Amino acid sequence: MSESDNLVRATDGLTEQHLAPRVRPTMRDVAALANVSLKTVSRVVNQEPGVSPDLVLRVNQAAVQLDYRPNLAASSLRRTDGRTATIGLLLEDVGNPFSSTVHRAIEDAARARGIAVLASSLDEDPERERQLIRNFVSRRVDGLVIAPAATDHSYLVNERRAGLALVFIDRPPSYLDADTVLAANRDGARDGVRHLLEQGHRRVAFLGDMRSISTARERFAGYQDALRDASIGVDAQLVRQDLHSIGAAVSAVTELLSGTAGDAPTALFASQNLVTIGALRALRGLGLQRKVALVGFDEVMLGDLVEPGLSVVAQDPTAMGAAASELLFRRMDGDTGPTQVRVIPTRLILRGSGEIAPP
Amino acid sequence: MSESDNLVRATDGLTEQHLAPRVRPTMRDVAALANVSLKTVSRVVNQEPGVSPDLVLRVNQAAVQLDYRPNLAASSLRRTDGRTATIGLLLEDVGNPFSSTVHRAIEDAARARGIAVLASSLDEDPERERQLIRNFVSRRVDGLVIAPAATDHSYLVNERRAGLALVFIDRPPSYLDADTVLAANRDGARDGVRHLLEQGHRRVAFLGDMRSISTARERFAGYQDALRDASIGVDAQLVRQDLHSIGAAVSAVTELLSGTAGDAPTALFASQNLVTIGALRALRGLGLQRKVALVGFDEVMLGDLVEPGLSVVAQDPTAMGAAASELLFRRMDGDTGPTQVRVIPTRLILRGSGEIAPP
DNA sequence: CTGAAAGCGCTTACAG
DNA sequence: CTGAAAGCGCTTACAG
Repeated sequence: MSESDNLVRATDGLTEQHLAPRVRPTMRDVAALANVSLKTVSRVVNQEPGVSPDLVLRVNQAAVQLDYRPNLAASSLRRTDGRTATIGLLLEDVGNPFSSTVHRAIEDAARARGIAVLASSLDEDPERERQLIRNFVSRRVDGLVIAPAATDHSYLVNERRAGLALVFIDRPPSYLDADTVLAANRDGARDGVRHLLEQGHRRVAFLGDMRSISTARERFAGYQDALRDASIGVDAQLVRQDLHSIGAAVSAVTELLSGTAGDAPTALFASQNLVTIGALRALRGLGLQRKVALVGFDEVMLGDLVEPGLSVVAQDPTAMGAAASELLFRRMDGDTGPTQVRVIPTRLILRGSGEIAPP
Repeated sequence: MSESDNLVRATDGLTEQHLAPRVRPTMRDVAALANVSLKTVSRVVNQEPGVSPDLVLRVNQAAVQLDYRPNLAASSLRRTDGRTATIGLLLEDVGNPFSSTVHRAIEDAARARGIAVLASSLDEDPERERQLIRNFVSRRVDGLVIAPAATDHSYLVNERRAGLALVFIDRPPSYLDADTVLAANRDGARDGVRHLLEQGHRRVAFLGDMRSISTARERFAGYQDALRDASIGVDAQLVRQDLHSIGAAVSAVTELLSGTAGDAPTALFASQNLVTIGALRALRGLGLQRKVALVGFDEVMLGDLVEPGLSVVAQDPTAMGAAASELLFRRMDGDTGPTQVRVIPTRLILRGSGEIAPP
């Protein structure tokens, strides 16, 4: 079957263009056809007990015959609890590997409960966070999982008082007490940098994301911890922050390694995915991938297949998503206990690039 | 700030635990506070023209004071068009790179129109497709973008007659005439295989996904096209299909290359992401990554950084998502013209692995 | 320019 | 076990 066959095929199946548009049948229509009251249809559709078997049968047959689809919005509007069986998910970018893995984990937990997931990307824009949450609240989602871009979440107090369940993921909330799931950013970064120091490195560069991002600050703190533990001072020349793209990382690394021999770092700690890839590219460009050590924070696909293999501090986005859903559903089930913070450990994976010794 | 600081901080902000739960204010409440009718509030909230400026002000002040959030479900229930400003997205797996890139492209187009996106993963399960669509229909989504798992979509005829906009992506619908966006699977695969043949290879293995998947069948057809164009017969020993995981691909490639010297392929065409990664791992394991040529279908992150670089037939998931949203919104805007099939070209990217000559 | 009444498709709270 | 009436939070279709 070629592409042009697809074209033919697409106009080949059942065509209903000539058929009149159909109005969706309501419970009234089903009731009329089954010759029962509206309330009886409601009972059958919601599988409430205590309807005689013959009426159940008649209603179900009528529903199938009319191809009836209950209107969830009408149902939740009238319902006392007002639940919509929908949650909202605010991620940095639904298209990036970390966010989309978190998304998938939450989806799996949600599906098990018949809950649908609205997902959106924030792109580090605090204003977008507020707008999207407003929109989700207008849709009356039962809960929200937020990887926040904003730095003040007090605007959510009223929403929670109105019954909205809230869980923060990847980054903590500010000026709001809410359940939170975090990676062990500081400890993980410290482990990664310590590992480089253990190889004998003294000049380890830190390549960081925007300092407005809490995880970037945490990871920098971990870098400082490791240096302090080894009684090494932080050399400002070796710290490059606010790198938010592959290109920015390539430039920073190229510049760092083009310095005077004695000033250049012998090892790099890349605090984020794209920065790690940029560092790899730069090392490759300079032909230094076997000379300069590199440890990255966060897993990168194919990291085991580059040469040398990429050593990383791996996060566990699946576990983070699972923990977030668990906390969220607990709140949605009515738990009013104290706020929980769950820290998901990272794992140092040694594959070669982090085990390069200093010259 | 360390993890334990986060812990402290999370219980440090405003706590509203002691405050009474709040009932959400309605338009009635806003009307009462502003001392106007319900209908006037509705006009102001929906920015209908012809309300005197002082009433607009009073209503807006009351809305802010009460922290009013319009209920979109109630609004769309009463509205004549019944629109929910929501679309549903059914992907193979929201967590995989291809799906999540498509997702992001659709989200961007949707956000520009104030439309929210419900996303779900099908995992190749036709039953899940039907259940999720039923659920989305109960939520009265305005449209659906479907990367289908099922092989019969006639069940959607009634939904479309009821006004649901439908677009298929990545794979065509069956027994249904609907707008569709596809990659140039067959042509792309033919180009990739032809490229290997041009390097002088005669024994090119095909590593395929499950034959139940239309893209896998298309890509196999492209493989056959290229061989036919070069007057080379298909050797069944070199065709390994139904590979759906990295592990399955590793096994298949290992087996293929462990055969008698004359029987083994000198080049591999991997028809899908995970299969490509499996092939890479197997070649690496056998130490053959510089001996056996490899072209993969679909882009792989870091493909430029392995050695040799990975040559691929790249799809354009962003363009596919953009095309799908365009077609979908056109239908949602009332277009009843003939069905369109858009084929998004692939691009052959040469980075080394596909340019290895036969021994 | 403003508002009172009816109704969207359901569930609730009753009554029988 | 079954059903008639009221009402969820809005917009529609009028009337003034």
